[in-house]
Amino acid sequence: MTQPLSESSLEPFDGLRLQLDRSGPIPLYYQISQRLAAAIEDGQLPVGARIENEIDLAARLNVSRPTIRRAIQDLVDQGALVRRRGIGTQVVHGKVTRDVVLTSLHEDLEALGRAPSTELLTLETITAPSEVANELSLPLETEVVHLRRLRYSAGTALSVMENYLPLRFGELSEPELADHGLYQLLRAQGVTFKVARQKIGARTAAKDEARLLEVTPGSPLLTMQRTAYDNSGEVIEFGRHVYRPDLYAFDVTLVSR
Amino acid sequence: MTQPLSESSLEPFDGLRLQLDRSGPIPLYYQISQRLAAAIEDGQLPVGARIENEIDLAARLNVSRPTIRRAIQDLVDQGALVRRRGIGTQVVHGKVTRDVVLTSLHEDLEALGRAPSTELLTLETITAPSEVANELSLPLETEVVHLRRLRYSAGTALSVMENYLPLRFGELSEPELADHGLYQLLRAQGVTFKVARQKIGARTAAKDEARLLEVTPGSPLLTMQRTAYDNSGEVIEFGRHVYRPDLYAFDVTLVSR
DNA sequence: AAGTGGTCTAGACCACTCA
DNA sequence: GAGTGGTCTAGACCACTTG
Repeated sequence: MTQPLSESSLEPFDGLRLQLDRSGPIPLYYQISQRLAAAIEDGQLPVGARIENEIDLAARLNVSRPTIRRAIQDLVDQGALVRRRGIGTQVVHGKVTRDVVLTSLHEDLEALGRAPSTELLTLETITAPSEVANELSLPLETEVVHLRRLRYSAGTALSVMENYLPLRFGELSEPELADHGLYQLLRAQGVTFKVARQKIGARTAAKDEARLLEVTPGSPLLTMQRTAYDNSGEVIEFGRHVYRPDLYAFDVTLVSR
Repeated sequence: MTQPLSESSLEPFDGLRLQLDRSGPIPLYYQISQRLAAAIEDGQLPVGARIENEIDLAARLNVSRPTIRRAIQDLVDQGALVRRRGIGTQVVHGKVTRDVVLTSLHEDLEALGRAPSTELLTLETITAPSEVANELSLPLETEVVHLRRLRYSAGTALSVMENYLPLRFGELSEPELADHGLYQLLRAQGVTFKVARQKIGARTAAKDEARLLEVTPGSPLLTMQRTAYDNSGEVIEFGRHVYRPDLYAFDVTLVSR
């Protein structure tokens, strides 16, 4: 009995009685993976359940096998499914880690219904400090937009966020920044985020951080430093954020291939 | 001039004069992506360089286009390349984030040449605390292996690691644990890690942690909590680790699709 | 209009697992 | 031996970007 998952006499899932929209712009593989994800999340496909095999699934949905594979692969990459040759495809985890959409804190909180709000502490144009110029791949002495914000969740101060942007993204107004995440505003300007590199660490709170976050100086803070790139490889933003660790943590899903 | 990357009159890279091994077991797409990654990392393909288009590349290497696409996609997923329809494929970043191989701290340090060593503090079989049983998806009151280790890097204490495993993985000997990472030992037993969910946070050091890590009690620690699954969806391990934040941080690369 | 990546098809053969 | 996923082919048409 090395396969405890098969205890429950799981039969291949035959749901997915879906009609696909072949005329619209939404890729078939995406339509399929979305419905699979939904079935997993609402429990129709419990942990351990086996998915119908690729060939049959393809035949039943009238798509080719590569299309089905693409749909399944997306869920594998999100940590929801596991494939084993000779065995089949099973649900590993009931939660599908949503597309790592390069979410911002604002959007994360909004999704959780935590009523985010923002206080703008600083909005200025400065000469980039050398580390910042370096991270933004800009020449030394270049002017950049610098902003510092205090993010609240449900009325409690959660994070101090410091960001640096090339001037070309600098069309940010104060009222906008109070109501929307920085990433929302940039997307509205047509910026598309593609890649981000983050470094997550910890350190003690400086005096002003402690005051802003209502903790005692010297208490621990979670830190995140991020450089974000758009789809042409241009650097969009460099940020250094600190979080109250009792109110926030990073969830990361790793999948090996 | 919205494409500063094209300043350098970049011509499509025509390297990759490679002969593929079509007889061996290594997939063609993997051979191709490996060599592309190498070319990116040693600077033959600098940031901003454009890759030869998919069709030509396929013709030149005598493989089909889907095979080339698969190779390129792997590098896109690793944050090294960016594709744009109508434009082409460019290098965004000189570092290829190695397959998120579900690396362990031991392996990370080894790769950096930091001479990891481990002191085994505890190795015992206990009744799983309820949180642990829950994370391991085991019934309450189940026996599990519990270990607690102190990890050194280049002679300095870096991390206190506490792990819980189902008994079936319990064949761990003390001397082995001193010289190898836990993940190495489990792999040697035939365990293949597939998915892990981590939660990264921060908190203050407890008294014994402070003593072990040679920091003052109350100073900040970086924390990581992880549940790892194998390729059959079985839980392998649940761990709670703390790190000295002046010596360690987590690097995360996010890619949107 | 030409060039690029995005999607999709309808097959093929292989490697692995299990009964 | 039957069933499964893993790899690969040789095309097709489309959507988007640029000159």
